[in-house]
Order: sequence, then structure tokens, then C-alpha cells
Amino acid sequence: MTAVTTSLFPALPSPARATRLRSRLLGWYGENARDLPWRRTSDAYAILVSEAMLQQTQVATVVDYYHRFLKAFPDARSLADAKEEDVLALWSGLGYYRRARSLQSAARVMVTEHAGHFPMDPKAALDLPGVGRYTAGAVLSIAHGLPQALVDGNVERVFSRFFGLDGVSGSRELVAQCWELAELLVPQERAGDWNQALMELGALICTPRQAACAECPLKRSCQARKDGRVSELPRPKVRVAAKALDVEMLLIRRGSRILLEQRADGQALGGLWQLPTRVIGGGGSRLFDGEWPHGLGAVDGPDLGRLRHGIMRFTIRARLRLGTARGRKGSAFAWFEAEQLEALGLTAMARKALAGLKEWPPETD
DNA sequence: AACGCGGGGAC
DNA sequence: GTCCCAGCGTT
Repeated sequence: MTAVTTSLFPALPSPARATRLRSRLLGWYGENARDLPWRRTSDAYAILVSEAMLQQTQVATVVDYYHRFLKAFPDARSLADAKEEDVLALWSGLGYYRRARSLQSAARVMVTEHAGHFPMDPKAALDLPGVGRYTAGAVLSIAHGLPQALVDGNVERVFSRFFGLDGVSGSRELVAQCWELAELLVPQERAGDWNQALMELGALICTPRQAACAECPLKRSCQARKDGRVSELPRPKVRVAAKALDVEMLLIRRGSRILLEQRADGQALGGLWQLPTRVIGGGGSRLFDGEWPHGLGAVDGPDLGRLRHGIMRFTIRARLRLGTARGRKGSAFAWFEAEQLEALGLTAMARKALAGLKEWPPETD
């Protein structure tokens, strides 16, 4: 009987190899780092804002939101004191709105428990709402230089390829291996640069498709490249196909205002404002009802516009119709002037529909 | 240990 | 169309 002992890592790096790896990647980062707004500050609060926005959201999307948000809420105290609706308005269109609420909650904890600052203790950082292992490591290493590791989608991809880890993207096993490697490799000095260098390599060179291996500073020691498996690692996760959904939205005018509906807390997009919407085909979705709210209805006539919108596991085809409202509506409904819409927490679909209008249609209500 | 949660960019 | 993005909290 042969005892088979499998090393957790096909190529666990020796201390000497780890040193060379750090040196190469940090050198490359020094030459190639993008000039991103959150790299111009060492304010832990500002970096927390950027990290919250960057969760599952691409850099290019975040930049403008980051500037607007910090202008409105320059420190934890101002965010803690803000109205939630104003926070949501600045998050409108970014998605994953729980991030915005958690960020404000975290700011309130920072004010009450930590004198308005992001805590220096990793354990305390993890107690902040919306701050998990990744975000705690990111803020502490980038803002304060603490030797805290992090693993995000970029790091997972870089490690999977560089060390030849054959796992499914996002799987428990692969993520655990990556965290162990990240802890092993994070340097005592320049930990923030090291972490950002790993992510930058994943974003610019070691990309999900068509990796630019020729330009990679680590190409000489990359296991996947040796094996010709760069395009195979990490293995993609199985995904559920999006389902089609057909809906109608109502544009209801009264005077110079239009009627919007606030989605209920506890449902998807809770608290955000939308145009009254009903499903007309494709089956139930938990996103919209099949009937107009009581007293609301569509006016016969040509569509005011059409749009497509992807959300969660649905591909929505929406038509915008002129509508009318009879009787008094509940508290979920409110009339808004055009100038108010920009400062409102609209759903992205509502934003698209209103942006697509060349001019407001005639009043019929 | 899986799943729900938005929206958009890149291909 | 598909894939996936500087993840987290809940079940």
C-alpha cells in the first residue's frame, strides 16, 4: 500500500522564489500602475468608499461615482449624518444597493466606536457592516500599509494560472488555496502596493480572456504558461441562463410632474424609485406584479419608447406607455418634477426610460 | 457551502 | 449573445 501525500499546492513557493516574485511584480507595478483616483489618497475612509463601490463593479464604472460620493460625503461623519435616500441617490445605477446602506452603517459605527476612523485592528474592521475579509485587507494594507492579504477575482485568476491551481472559479477549494498563498506571499513592507499589483496584473495582463502573456513580468515562471493552459484556468463556473421578461412601464403626467413608485423594502431594489411597471409576458419574476397598481392604467396609443435591461437572471424587454392615475395613491407613490429626478434613487431601468425620452409627452391625466 | 444581490463593459 | 467584474451576508 502506497501512502499518497498530495501537497496542497503543486508549486508551493520557496522563500527565495517568493522574494523574486515580489520584486518582479512590484517593479512592474511601479512602471505600469494606472493613475486611479483612490490611489491619490491614503485616507482609509476614501479607500473604503472605493472598495465598496468596486465590489463586483468595474473600475471604469466606479470613477465618476467615487468623485460624486466623496464630494457629497467627504468623511465618515458626513456620511453617518446623511439621509439614506441621499446616499441611495448617489448610488443609483451602480447596483448592489445593500453596499450603499452597509457603507453608511459602517460610517456610523466608525463614528460611534472609532472616533470617526476606520479601525486599525483587522478584527474590528471585519465587524463593520459590508466589510468582509477582502475589504478589510484592502483598506488596511492600502491605507495603512499593514501586511494584510487579500483575494479578489483578479488574485484568484493570477494565482490559479501562476501556480497551476486547477479549480473552478469561485469554488471553496480554489478560494481557500488562494488565501493561503496570499497570506504566505504578502510582504511586511509595501503590502498595499503588493496587493494592488496583483490586482493590476489581473486587470491589465492576466485577463479572463486573451491574456497578454508576452507582456507579463511573471511569464518566465508561470505554471499555466509552461503547460499551455492559460486560457483554461481557472475553470469557469456553471451559470444559469437569463430568462426573458416582457414588461410595460407607465409615464403618468400631472401638470409638470410625473408619478413614480417606490419599491418596498425587503424586495429586490427595495427603496428605489421606478416607473409603474407590470409584467405582460415571460412569467413571474418576483420583480414586478402582473397587474397595474389600483387606479393606474395605460392610454391607448403608440409606445413612447422601448428598451432592454438586464437585471439578475432576467433580460427585460420594456415598452414605455402613456398612463393615467385615478384616485389617491398610497405612500409608495409620489409626484416628482423633472429637476428632482437626478437627485433621486432611481432604478437603472427607470433612469434609462426617462433618459430615452426626447421630450415629455402631452399631459393626459 | 450555496445562493441572492445590479448593472455594465468587453468580446 | 456570453462572461465576469477590487464581495458580502444570509440560509
